[in-house]
Amino acid sequence: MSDKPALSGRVSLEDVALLAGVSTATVSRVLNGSATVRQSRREAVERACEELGYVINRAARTLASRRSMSIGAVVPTLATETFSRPLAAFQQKIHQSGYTLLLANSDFDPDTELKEVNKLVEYGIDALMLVGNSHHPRLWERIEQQAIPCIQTFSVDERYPGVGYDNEQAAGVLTTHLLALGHKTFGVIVGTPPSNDRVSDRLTGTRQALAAAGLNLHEANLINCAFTMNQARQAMFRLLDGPHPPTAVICGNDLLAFGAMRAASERYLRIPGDISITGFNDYEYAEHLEHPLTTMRVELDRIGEIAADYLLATLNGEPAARQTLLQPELIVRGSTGSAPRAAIR
Amino acid sequence: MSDKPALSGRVSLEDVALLAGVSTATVSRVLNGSATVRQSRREAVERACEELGYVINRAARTLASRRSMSIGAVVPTLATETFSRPLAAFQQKIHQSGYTLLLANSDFDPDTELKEVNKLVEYGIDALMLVGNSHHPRLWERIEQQAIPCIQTFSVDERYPGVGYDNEQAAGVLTTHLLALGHKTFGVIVGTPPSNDRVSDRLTGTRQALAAAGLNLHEANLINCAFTMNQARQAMFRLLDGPHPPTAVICGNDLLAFGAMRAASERYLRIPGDISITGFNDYEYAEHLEHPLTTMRVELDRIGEIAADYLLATLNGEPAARQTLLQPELIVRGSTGSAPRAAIR
DNA sequence: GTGAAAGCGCTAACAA
DNA sequence: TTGTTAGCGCTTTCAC
Repeated sequence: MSDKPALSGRVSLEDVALLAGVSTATVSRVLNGSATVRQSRREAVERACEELGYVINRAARTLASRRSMSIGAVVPTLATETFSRPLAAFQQKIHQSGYTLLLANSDFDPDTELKEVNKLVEYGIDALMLVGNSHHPRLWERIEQQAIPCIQTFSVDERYPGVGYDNEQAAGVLTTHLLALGHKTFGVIVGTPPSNDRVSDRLTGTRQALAAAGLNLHEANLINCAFTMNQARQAMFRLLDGPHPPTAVICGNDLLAFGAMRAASERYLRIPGDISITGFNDYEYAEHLEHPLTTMRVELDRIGEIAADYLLATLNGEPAARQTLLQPELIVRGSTGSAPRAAIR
Repeated sequence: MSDKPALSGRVSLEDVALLAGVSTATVSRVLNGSATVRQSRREAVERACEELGYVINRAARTLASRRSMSIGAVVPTLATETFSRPLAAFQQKIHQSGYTLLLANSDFDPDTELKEVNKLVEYGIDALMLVGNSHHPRLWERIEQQAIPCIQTFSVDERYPGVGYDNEQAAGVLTTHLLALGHKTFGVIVGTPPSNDRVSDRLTGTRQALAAAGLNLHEANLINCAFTMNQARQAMFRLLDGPHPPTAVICGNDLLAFGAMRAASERYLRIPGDISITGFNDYEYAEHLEHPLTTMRVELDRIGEIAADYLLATLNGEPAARQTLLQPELIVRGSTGSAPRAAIR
């Protein structure tokens, strides 16, 4: 009662074994739930753990067992629902299976992402979740070299396991909706950096739909900005003050759309009378805005859940769908309407 | 080139040492940046690491060094800016110092929180960030037993290190503002569970301010609901349909206030003519709502930064302020105004 | 069902 | 400066 434990607060499995009068192997068996331990000994071990306030040392366990029981995730940022929501769902799922989440941010930067993945690998993660399908060239190389189950989210990509939706098609649906309303001059506000695959895919989708209607997106009408309302507001002003003021503005997400709407209102433009605006994601507030937002509903939580399910199944050697394509749903609300007769302003 | 490494993708420090023609100790020194290695050898080691695609095994390092270079954080949920924003700031800070974040959710439940903290301790975290000051009775016991530097956030508490603000006072400021506008009947919508310290402190603050004005909060006018707009909307309806319809409603955060506003609008109540509504946090959208929201601005990012700074300093044996009290700022906007002459409805 | 003992891959004295 | 060596605390054969 007064030797090792008292010294450092570091009670080891050996201390438990001593107190319980069994070998360390037996303690380990109890801890891991092996059925092959006699009831009486099991109880003795449990009592000893309790009495000593024993906390297992996972580093030692990981080293010995070569499994860390942790799963890594690298997201661009936590500061937006877009990623924090699926992550929350992901976390909850893996948790139920006894795994811990190791989280890292890439800040939308492939180099940072690679660095973070490397660090996660150092920590011995058993599986990994990534966002998007455009990474540093050496990212997948490393993952495959280490044979770590991994899944991409948001964008899918035939080469690797993934869960997401077709950004190109989703943007097409939105654009077509606007086209059907008679709009001819479009503006697009996307989040920075425009290099990320989701943004570029959506742009492609919009451009294709436009081209199919014999239209095109003016160079000056594509603006990228940081993911904040105020930035979007500024972007909208640039659009309105530019050479081709649009009657329809497609925004990268609902937050950006919200900012764009504010700018339109400040210019006394009626929504949707003078200008139509669309968002993406269908955040909770989208339907509650002054001008309820037309947007694409994406099942953010499902993305996290499916990613977790895939990884967990793979870890257990069970089969799982390599690719899951979610279908975003067009939600038409009051922020879009027929194009005005004459060009605005 | 074809023995161990090829077998498993698991290159060890020993493999590197072999290839570089040095001892494992030297490799370790290079990896840890000890200055005591001759340039030529250092380079040889670096080349070998590169060539073999060596990834350090942190479990082994942690076991041997007794430091995991990771910091834990337990937040109620990631699904709201209130916690994801400070967490993002926290993460970034500790990262710059080479630490990794181990994240866990408590779902506002003390038991879950304790379980998560235990798990983090198992992972050997070097420090810990907590939210709030009301925890499971055995939580701090464990932390102190393991001698892990720890800081509480949001609420402060003289017993332990902390960074936050005085919730009681903040609620008092808001209530006083409303009182000054002539309001006499108040409603309060708080997030679930009402047992958490931030909620109860604020309630106390409101009640005290009310009492000082000779008023009190009707039992039926205190409603708690989940942190969603729709729940807040329902809560608002209950308030309006209750025995004491309020002319001023204090909401737990901006999201709840947004939902409450919607409900008021649906009942054709003018804001602030018929009813005043306040939020908390000053989320980015607060000023952009149809009725710009009167709220308390809280420096969410600062909370995370200060928490990280404290922990990092402590880890380095440097002095750091145990307690930091941030001062939320009352932001008066259009959602609050003079109380109507007659009671509404 | 249980224990002895050999590592897991690294760090940190301690020598040299 | 560098190498040798003894662990860190656990899991996991392999005997019994």
